[in-house]
Amino acid sequence: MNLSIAEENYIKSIYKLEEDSPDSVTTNALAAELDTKPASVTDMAKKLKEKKLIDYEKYQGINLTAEGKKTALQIIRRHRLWECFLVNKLAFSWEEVHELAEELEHVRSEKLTNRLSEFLGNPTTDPHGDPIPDAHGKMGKPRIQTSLHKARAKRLEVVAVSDRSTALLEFLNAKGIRLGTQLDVIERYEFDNSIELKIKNQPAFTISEQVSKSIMVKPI
Amino acid sequence: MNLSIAEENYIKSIYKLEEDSPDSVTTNALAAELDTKPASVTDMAKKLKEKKLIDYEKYQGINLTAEGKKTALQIIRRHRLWECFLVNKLAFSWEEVHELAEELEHVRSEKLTNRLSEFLGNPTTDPHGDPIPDAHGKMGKPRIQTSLHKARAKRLEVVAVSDRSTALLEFLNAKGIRLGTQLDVIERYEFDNSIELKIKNQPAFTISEQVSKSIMVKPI
DNA sequence: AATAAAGTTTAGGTAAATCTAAATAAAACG
DNA sequence: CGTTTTATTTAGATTTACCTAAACTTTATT
Repeated sequence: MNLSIAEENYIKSIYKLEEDSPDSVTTNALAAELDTKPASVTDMAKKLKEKKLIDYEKYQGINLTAEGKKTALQIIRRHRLWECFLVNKLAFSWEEVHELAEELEHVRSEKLTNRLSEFLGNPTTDPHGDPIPDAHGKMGKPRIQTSLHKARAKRLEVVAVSDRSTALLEFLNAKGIRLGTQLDVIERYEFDNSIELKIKNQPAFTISEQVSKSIMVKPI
Repeated sequence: MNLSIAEENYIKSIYKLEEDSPDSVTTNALAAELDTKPASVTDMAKKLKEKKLIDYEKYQGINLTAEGKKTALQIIRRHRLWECFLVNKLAFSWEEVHELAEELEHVRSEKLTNRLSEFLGNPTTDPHGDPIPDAHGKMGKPRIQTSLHKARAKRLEVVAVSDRSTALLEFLNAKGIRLGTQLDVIERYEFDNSIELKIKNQPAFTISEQVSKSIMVKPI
């Protein structure tokens, strides 16, 4: 199937929202995710339904079909492989690669994708810790992980960051938070859900609820 | 300046046509090059003139401005670097990379381009032998070798054969065409782009367009 | 259950890049 | 030099992906 870049971006976003909660994806949520207007989402939903990539009935939300999921996984595979390339081969830091991969992922060539994967040593996770689907669309389950916002353990290890906005990633970098960083939770403030953290050999600092929701951790 | 992919492709094609002959580029020639209609070219010419990337007066043809040339060289740089990457790192053969590079070239990031160049060892020519502009838009002399299909000189020397199919190589062998062979072009037939050739002390013979595209030559 | 609020869709419109057909200008020719 | 041919431009449509404003559904709240 020949998809436009816009269509691919919709598929990818629907996949992402379905992953977070397996209910139907709402028009509003998708509009927010894609930074567009609900009316535009409705337009595109009709088109993607026509192409049998989503199930959609008006007012009933959106879900990917099997075909749609397959498509999404191909896009995600390309995206994450390019992120690996940029970080491992071109020495980009993990917070700058998302936007570039966002463009590179739309070059649709299976041969290119598979050769790139091979060149990188068929990696199974990207620089943010997310699993990379293989050539058949098989993807390792995301690790047992919660957001720092929900975690209750005192000592944690950072395993992924779910938000790819450059601003956030730069902030985390400045604080010394990256994959594998070990964090100690000093205090949780009820009134605004902010969290005071400490990294070994560094002064403690506080992060907002919003940031804590984007940091995925596992207990150690 | 922020250009659409369509605009970039126009700029690149104008550059190419100007390179071949330094006169103004005609609407028709550009339409043929871009596989589009003359009317579309006229529309785009107005837009690119507005952006000061070309000089254009109606019925007078098109030429790149200094700014337009700079833009073209950036695009060509990206294209040729990606071709190097595909051939040298991903083991593509040189005849399959053009279309992929055509897509990759539109990812506009100076940082990516320069890092890619560095990663490849700052190559100065691409896998076809064409020079790669440096980060400042400086480019070495255009290569002397082309396919026999494109060459315009009458007397040529064979420098490479790009197709490895046994059938073709047997055919060339039978005709006495090998590396270093000197060819005289007797006639070019417009209707099917076939070419009549002569090798010293042998009877003349004709080759198809397809074959002529696989024979790389340089003028002597 | 009635009404308010929130969410979604429709209707109608815009901008980019294309097209066809018709009009006009430039070039080539007798 | 006028006429025909070729090249180019204009006019008007089309498609894709958006948008706003208004209408309509669904859900939440009294």
